[in-house]
Amino acid sequence: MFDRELLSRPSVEVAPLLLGAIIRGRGVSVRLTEVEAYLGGVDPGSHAFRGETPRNRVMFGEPGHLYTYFTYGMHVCANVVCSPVGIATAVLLRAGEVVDGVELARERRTTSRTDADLARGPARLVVALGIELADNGSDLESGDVTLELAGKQESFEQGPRTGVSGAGGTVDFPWRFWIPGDPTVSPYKASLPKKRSRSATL
DNA sequence: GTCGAGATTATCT
DNA sequence: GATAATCTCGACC
Repeated sequence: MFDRELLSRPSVEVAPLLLGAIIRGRGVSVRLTEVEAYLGGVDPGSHAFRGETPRNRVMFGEPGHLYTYFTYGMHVCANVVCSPVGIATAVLLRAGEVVDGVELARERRTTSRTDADLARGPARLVVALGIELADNGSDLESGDVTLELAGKQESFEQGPRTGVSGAGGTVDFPWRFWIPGDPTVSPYKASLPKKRSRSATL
């Protein structure tokens, strides 16, 4: 099932709906267990916050497309573009469970020692699926990478985002969603703000 | 299990 | 030139 109307809603509404959805890409299928919403314009942590640039152009485009970008010089992350044309919101795919093509995923992610690690993390998930920077702008309905929405809403939890460095304060938009109890969800969700004050008895 | 630091390059100011 | 929606490895508990 693919519903572009559904995806044209703001990413904060779409994000939880993507939990449990299946992403199929180049021989490997992943069931999403963790996602994160970004709203250009009002979200300092979003690439689109300061307006349209060649890189984030796709986010301003049609919903239901794939937005990939390079980060930290060696990693690629993938997002599902949401909201109508002209409004830049997207959902970052943070983690998932490989449900098909496990062997191929293992070959791609040789550093993973357990299957739960194959797609635990944005860049890892991308590698497992065989997604590349060249897939930027690809349609998730007819492209090499496709999205299969879950039939029903999974139960989920939501909390603060992690890893977003910019935006003094990262604004506390609790736009991170995950399926509770799933082993493929990033473990660092419990991480505290910055330094864990060992005398954290406060 | 957790914490800390380094690697490495496209993109933007 | 500075920044970054991260990952991996090493040390410690």
